[in-house]
Amino acid sequence: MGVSKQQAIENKRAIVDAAEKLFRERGVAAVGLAELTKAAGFTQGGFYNHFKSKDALVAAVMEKAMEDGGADLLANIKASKANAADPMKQHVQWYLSREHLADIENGCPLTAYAGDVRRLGKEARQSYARGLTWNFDELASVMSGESAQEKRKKAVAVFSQMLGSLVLSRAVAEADPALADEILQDGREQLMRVIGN
Amino acid sequence: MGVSKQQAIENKRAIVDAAEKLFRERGVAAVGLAELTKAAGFTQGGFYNHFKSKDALVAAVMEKAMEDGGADLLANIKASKANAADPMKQHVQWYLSREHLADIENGCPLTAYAGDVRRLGKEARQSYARGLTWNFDELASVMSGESAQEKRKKAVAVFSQMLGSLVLSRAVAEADPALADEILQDGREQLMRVIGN
DNA sequence: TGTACATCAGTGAACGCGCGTTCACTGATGTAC
DNA sequence: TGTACATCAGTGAACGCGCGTTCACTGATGTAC
Repeated sequence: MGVSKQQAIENKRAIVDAAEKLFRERGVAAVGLAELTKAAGFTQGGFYNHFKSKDALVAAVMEKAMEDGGADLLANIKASKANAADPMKQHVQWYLSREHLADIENGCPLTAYAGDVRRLGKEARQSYARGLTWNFDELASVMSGESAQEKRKKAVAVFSQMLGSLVLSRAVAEADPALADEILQDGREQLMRVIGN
Repeated sequence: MGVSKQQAIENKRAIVDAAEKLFRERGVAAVGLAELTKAAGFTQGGFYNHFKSKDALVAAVMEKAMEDGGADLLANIKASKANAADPMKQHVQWYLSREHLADIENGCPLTAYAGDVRRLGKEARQSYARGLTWNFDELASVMSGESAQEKRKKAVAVFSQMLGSLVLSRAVAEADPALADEILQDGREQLMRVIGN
């Protein structure tokens, strides 16, 4: 209908933002383009002015999710350091909290997409792998340990448990809330022990 | 076409078996009834002689997956005990192996469905939660520890890490095989330390 | 600065396709006498 | 034991629906002169 270049850019971003929330909550396969473009404020046909296919959108969404997730992690660590707290312990306390459990839309994308990523397109899978590598590097840099290698190994194992506890807790959150709580709590306690001082 | 009662029962089982493999590999939403019934050896219309809906099939598949997974775990533990090995350590060695990583179809259903279960029907979600509870109980019973409570907490945290390591490793197995291996290995090493003697 | 026109984001209808589900029909199985 | 018939698993075509994608068209934006 005639729209400024500025508006077009904002519309494209609106599609990605809407897609990110819908994809995380309901799964990539379950969200159609009609619903998506409507959520972004316009009609289905316009989608292809911005992306050449749904798969291209999925790749863009994953790339953005990894960037945002990385920025969130950095901000989190910086805030912990300002408080003179152990950044790793602070991070775990937030990661395995009920708040994070309930906030799939804005929480850690590595956990949000962990189950889906195997079935997404190649570009999206590569973005995910790059995001995970970056996440391991960053956690290793704030992990206590005697050598770089030890820190790295600890970061990989610790993050695997963080993700596993959150995935499992979310998996049963509706059917068995008490179990979901127990998973978060036991995970936190064990991680505090492993991270040490 | 006229089929014996015995044959009908076998056909129903064939649907469930085919569904289990296809659901694990490609996701529940991505597998249609036409493909499913064809894999089981007959045509689409016959499906509704056995199940009242796709959702009812999903519930039956999850229930069976949990039963089979439980039986596999028991067999695993029994074999370890016969070898006078630590059952928990043996179990982890298998769980975080390349073989298990590659065998989603026959491997642990708790990991295979971890990402999908949130979006499945109520019955399937309840089966999953029950299966997880049983799994925790069983692992706690072979876990070393000073009290029942400590064993339980350890079992919950340890299994969360097992699942997390496997989910993450599978997530990047194609895009970054070296990273996938590292995740398995660091997970195993950390778990051996945590499980102790 | 004002006019003419090309660009292109967005519209809305249509495409072929596969989905879950329904249904009239078939015919061997299994039961009643 | 033999015959008549009810049962019901499986067939195959059809249903309405929503999917991803295409396309002719619109009209304000933004450029060229």
